[in-house]
Amino acid sequence: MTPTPPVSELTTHLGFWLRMVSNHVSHAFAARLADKGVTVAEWSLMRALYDREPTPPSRLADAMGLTRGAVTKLADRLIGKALLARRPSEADGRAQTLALTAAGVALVPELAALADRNDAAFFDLLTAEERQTLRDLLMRMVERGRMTTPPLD
Amino acid sequence: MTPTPPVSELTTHLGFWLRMVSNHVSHAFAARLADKGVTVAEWSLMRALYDREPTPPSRLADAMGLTRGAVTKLADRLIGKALLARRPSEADGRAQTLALTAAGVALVPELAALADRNDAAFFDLLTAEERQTLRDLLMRMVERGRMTTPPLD
DNA sequence: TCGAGATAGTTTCCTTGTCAATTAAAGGAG
DNA sequence: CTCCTTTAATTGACAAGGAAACTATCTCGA
Repeated sequence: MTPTPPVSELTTHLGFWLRMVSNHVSHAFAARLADKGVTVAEWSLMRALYDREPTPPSRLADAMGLTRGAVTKLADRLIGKALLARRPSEADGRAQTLALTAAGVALVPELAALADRNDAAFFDLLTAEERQTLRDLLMRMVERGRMTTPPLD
Repeated sequence: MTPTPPVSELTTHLGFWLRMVSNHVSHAFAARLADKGVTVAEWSLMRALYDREPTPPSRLADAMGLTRGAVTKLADRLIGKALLARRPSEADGRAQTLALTAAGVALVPELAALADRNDAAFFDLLTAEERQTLRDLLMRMVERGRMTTPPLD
């Protein structure tokens, strides 16, 4: 009967708490978006395209940290909802471009308001000063760890 | 040609930065675990069962914030890898119990070491003081927002 | 004690992502 | 110019979780 070696608790890891809070925030946001018939990934793509020129899927994939296959399917879903349009590129016969439809453009501000409210609902749990500290710490980590996603522009 | 109404940048949301960092940490951890042939969810279940009595899937589902269906399938996968065993409960004819196999028990400390290293690799980007501040802020949010998962014991 | 309802797990279907294979079009070396 | 290689996007197979239907068992009230 060999005793089990000691193993550190999950709660000792900062990553554990980070994931717990992040998951709660994201999940709550997903629930709000669901009322509008949109998922978080769909919102993310729509926001990326808002007030931008038609953009090829490959650029969006890079910017969003998804594979091209994922963007293809995401785009298919949004096209099915008439929020997005796909058109062949004029310059390059292989390429496509994605752009929001008028309905898509119109929806983005609504969704953005939901995003604002969701963020507020959670981070109002902290004081203004605490929020600023949290923001600084997270941005410091992103910077020092080079956790960047290529920007669209 | 109506101009697009102003929409707040994603980067204004603390949730955005939280998710970015959390995703990086989790993804890097997943990559480390993959070398051992285990996923993050699998590790999570194994850790929950380590040095504990055989436990019913329902308790694990509650503790891990998963549905019972998800635990069933997770367990199936781990059983396929001979890291977990499922046995009918003696007390209740409906119930099952899950417990790590000897191989599973032996693997946990290895995986825990990976978890420790991964957490360190990321959060060493901060000073000890910054880490403590981050931990305090996250735990404060969990507390104030009641973002709890039922503990196993 | 027996029938109704609650409970434990599993299974099925759906969603959404990755990875690998595939198709089509560019682009460059000879 | 003609291959050969690279690049863009899509497609198909698979992974992993949620929701709800389903099965088996338990429990309690009359």
